[in-house]
Amino acid sequence: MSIRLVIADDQALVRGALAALLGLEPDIEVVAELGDGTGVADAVVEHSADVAMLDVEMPGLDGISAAAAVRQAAPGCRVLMVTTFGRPGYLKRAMLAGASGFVVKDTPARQLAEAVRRVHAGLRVVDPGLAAESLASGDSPLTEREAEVLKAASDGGTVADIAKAALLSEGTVRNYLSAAMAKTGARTRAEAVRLAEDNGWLL
Amino acid sequence: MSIRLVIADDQALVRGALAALLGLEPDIEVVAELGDGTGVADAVVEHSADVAMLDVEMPGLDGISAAAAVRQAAPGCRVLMVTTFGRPGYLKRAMLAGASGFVVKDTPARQLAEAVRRVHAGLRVVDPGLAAESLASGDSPLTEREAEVLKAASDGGTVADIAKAALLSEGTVRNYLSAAMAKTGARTRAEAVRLAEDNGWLL
DNA sequence: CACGCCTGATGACATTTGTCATCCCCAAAA
DNA sequence: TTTTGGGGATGACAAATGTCATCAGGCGTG
Repeated sequence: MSIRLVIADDQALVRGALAALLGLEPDIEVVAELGDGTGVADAVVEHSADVAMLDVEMPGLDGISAAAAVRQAAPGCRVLMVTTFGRPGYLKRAMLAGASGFVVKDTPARQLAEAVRRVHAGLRVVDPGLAAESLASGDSPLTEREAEVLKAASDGGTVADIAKAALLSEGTVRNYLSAAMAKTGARTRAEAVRLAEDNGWLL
Repeated sequence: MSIRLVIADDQALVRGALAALLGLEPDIEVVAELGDGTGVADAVVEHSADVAMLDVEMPGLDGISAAAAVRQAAPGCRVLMVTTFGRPGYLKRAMLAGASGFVVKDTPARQLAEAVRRVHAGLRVVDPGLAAESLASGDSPLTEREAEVLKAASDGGTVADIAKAALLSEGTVRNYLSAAMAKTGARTRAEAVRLAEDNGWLL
């Protein structure tokens, strides 16, 4: 009996190509393709899928949240995350959300089918390099609000904009930004944003 | 006789998947897969390819430069750009570099093979939505130095850092940044960076 | 309970940015 | 040839940003 697979990726070209690639495998059957995370859990239930392959970066519901939704709706379905960016923070978050595997998009293509089989067999599949990075960079040093403020700052607005968006005093915003900069070792707000983004501490 | 295709994309998963997808077409033969732009022109010559499919964002030599290299080394080989981000500025730059087509990665998969055939036939293939955006946003309002300084500012350094990187006076850097902000309509340096990046005015 | 830590805020202060006027040199266009 | 526009720079000034001390309430933990 073949592995029933659901694929969710916002880039149609990539999604279709992955489906084509994996559809070639005799023991894998692609039963659904989605362009965002909102319908993934439903699709998994409807097609009684064995494995869900999810991109982390998606419009609507992001991959991490989608993974949690799948686990809740169909505990028997394994989740394999596939991501463009090897943000160390994403890995831990995905695992906490119940994912069984985490691979980046520049792993060799032929390993992908194998990864699907492994998660289906109940094993965990984690990109080794990324795992090392994840351990090295450790958890986010930022508190919830610090991350929230930094995220609000990530589109380049002024302190006033951020304060309005976060419903905080301007002074408080500057304090949080200052704390975030100190913790990340950045000398500039923009640098702090970049560092936090690269580490997957925002979202 | 089948179309001889070279694929270059830095994400191995995507690259392999695209190769698998296009390899299924009876009239297309994938003769080479590359992970960066540096060897593309050589590969095209070596395999006497008819079409080169290039990602814009690649380590080493970027897709635009690679396109120019291909056109120079093998004028008979058409270039089809495939990009993740629909930056309007990229389109024009790619066309100027000699590309025959430009599609974004969230176009339906089945249109891809058709796009390959069209550029092979000498036609131009351009994502319609992106073409409209490109016309709407127009050319970059930034001068060469302004763009250069803005790019140097894009990793969040201080004015002193940028000045050092660009071999300019700090005052001059501030002038250029000010000009860039005025031209882009941004109220912050970071906002100007974001706008310019989104429009493909940097690189 | 006292301690530490997060949230939230205020005010003062030094530094950095952003703005503007003004200057020079040079090249291309009118 | 005069004008226009970019490259490069200086100095002055206003506004924004980053830093720090300090305060207060709340929440969990030893």
